[in-house]
Amino acid sequence: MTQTGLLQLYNTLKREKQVFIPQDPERVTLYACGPTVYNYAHIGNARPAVIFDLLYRVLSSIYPKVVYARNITDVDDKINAAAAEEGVPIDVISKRYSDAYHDDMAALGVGLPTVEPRATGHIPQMIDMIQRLVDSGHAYVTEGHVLFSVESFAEYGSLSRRDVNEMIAGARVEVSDFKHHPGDFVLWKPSQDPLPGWDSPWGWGRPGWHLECSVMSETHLGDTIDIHGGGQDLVFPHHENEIAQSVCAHGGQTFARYWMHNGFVTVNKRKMSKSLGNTLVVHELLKKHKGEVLRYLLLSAHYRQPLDWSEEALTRIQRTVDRIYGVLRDADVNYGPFETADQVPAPFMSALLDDLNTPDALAQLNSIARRLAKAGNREEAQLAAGELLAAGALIGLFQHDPQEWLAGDTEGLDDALIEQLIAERNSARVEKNFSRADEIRDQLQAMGITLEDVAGGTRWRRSD
RNA sequence: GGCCAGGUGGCAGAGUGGUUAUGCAGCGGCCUGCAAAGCCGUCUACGCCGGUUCGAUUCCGACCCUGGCCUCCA
Repeated sequence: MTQTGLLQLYNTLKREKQVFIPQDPERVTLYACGPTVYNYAHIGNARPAVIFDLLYRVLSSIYPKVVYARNITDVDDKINAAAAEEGVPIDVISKRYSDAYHDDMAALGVGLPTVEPRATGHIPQMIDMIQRLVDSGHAYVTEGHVLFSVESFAEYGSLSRRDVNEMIAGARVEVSDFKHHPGDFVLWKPSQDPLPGWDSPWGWGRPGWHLECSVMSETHLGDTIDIHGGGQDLVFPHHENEIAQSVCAHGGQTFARYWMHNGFVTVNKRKMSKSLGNTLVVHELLKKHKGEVLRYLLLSAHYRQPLDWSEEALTRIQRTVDRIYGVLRDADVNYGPFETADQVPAPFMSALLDDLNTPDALAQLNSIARRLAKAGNREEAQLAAGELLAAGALIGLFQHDPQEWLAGDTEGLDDALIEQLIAERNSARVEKNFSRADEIRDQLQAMGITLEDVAGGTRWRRSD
């Protein structure tokens, strides 16, 4: 409870920013739709993970207890397909990619949620919710399927602001004969032999995707939760369906009080998609770029805006992050070491409290860095550095050792040789043999090493 | 067709009814043997047309354009 300002969030339900008031300040609940683990996470999957990780951090700095649930969908037709293709059991696929997801997210500074439920661990609860929906007339059984009846829920479509009947007129929905209404969706479907399945009152089968989130949310967070988040494309039908299931299963109670949706990551202004072949996998990006740079880039645009990904953007952010670490390093050499401040600087916090305005927050952070660079004495430096580190700790940036960060990946470099060449060059400089000195500098540059002559001597770093 | 975002300076990207966003790049200067890094200074803005207003990039209306959702999708 360190903060006085009010948190404002844009609520998709109302299409406006609202002051966030938890139903119980002693236990704030947040649910974000996690990955379906059939492949490596792409950068578009990473965005909501980073955004809601940040929201969790901000909430946790305000409220004593925040329960954050981020599920893992480990039963899904895409997983089945991947398993069939490789000829391995389903859990080999889901284990491999959920492990990879954890590694990738950790590299992006995304911590584990409070609870990370898996769909396969909640089959009895799913069956129970379906039964309740059937019993209350919101779902019906037909040909081994259990379907949710959208006509049984008057508010259906309110989140996405759609009229089911008008939508269906578009005829893009695959209409199955056994559906009472074309908009009805599957809660339970039958499984045949190679596919995963469980016993149920409706036969051997598996759950529909939308149901999982309703059930896991109910199990771990309760009937009514504070905030539910996810990507914009989940608004319809996924979240709309979640609302229908949960509200109807809970006798009309509100499901989520605030709905938050992040914009897409685009590549060359186009949405990432398999068909366009422009999917950028985090696992691959991390081979060339540091996770912190990816995180900074993901936070550099407001979460509701589209974020265009490019090599140019990556280079730009890399320089920005390097510069700030450089400021920290220089200040450290001159006035350090520094203590992290107890309080997050007010302008920075205000920016985050304003619907997670991360571009503004990062602008504040940059301003603090400039103040640090200009600090003329230890007090000023400690003040600025303390704020910078505190702000960084909250947003998940600048917690590395500056020296180590700037040294970069020293793998494959011969430190001794570099030091020897630097010594040689400095001798040449003392002798005013500048052509020889420049020759050595060029030689190092060719090795990817950039030299900086500073007061204390010559230091080096990896070239950009 | 229905619904929803958005068009800001070279680029990225916030924000605001009248006063510096911030970063990257550029330009000039300081520093340096020269660079690099850093610091100081500095040029490019608010899609188009109307309206409201003393004053609009910022509010209202029309228009043009871009992107997304409506089907698995972060």
